[in-house]
Amino acid sequence: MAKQADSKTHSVRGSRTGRPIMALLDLLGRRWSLRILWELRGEPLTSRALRTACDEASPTVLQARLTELREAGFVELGESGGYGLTPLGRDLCEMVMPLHRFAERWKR
Amino acid sequence: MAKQADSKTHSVRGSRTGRPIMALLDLLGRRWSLRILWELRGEPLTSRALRTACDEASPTVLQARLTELREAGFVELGESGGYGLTPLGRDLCEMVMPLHRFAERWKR
DNA sequence: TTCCATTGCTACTATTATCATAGCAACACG
DNA sequence: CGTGTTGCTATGATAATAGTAGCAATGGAA
Repeated sequence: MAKQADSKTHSVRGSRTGRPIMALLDLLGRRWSLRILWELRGEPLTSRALRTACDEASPTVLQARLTELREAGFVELGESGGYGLTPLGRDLCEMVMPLHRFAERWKR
Repeated sequence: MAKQADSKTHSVRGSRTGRPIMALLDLLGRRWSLRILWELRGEPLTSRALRTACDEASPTVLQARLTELREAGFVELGESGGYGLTPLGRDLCEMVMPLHRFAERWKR
């Protein structure tokens, strides 16, 4: 019953269950992941512009998230510089967008 | 580091920007938040059943997330025991569900 | 060429969040 | 009574993130 000690390289929690949704929920559940997708919804941003957009978040985490999101195929780095969404990432972003209207209704 | 049920102490990053989407993205970007919503998509679960569903995640974090999600109005604790989604939480869950199909297509 | 600004990215330590385990009090059933 | 649930907490260890500084590479001007 013990969770096996992870054989990890870049392991995404839940990925060993064979259920992609778990891997996705884990990836998106990491800090700044959703925010990055949100901030890239429009035009591509340079790493520093993205950092500014993300409330000056630590470049350590941002780079880590960007690498993960790139490996996942959601984000790409244009040859002219600047991070942007891939077509796949844009599809994913389409599912994050409705959260905007929901959040407005939610207000808290 | 005492954690209290105080909603001030549990400040949600981005909430001070006045943009609800930021507060929501931050809340959902915490570990196990999305997973909890996902696991509660069906019938209500007891705290232990939820823990089992979440790969035996630490009860410390689960309780913290459940408290936050309850304060946010997404999750409630039925008087007969067991955690379930509120109507608002069910609306939010509706936006998480499409990720399932997306994840299947994504595969990685 | 040199100077300077910007790019993506990394090193480093301090702080925070999360893990993992054990256990509590309250309640229900027999 | 004992036994099994429930929701929930204490604790020390570990991993993730914050915060600051800085690097090499590139591309203009001057």
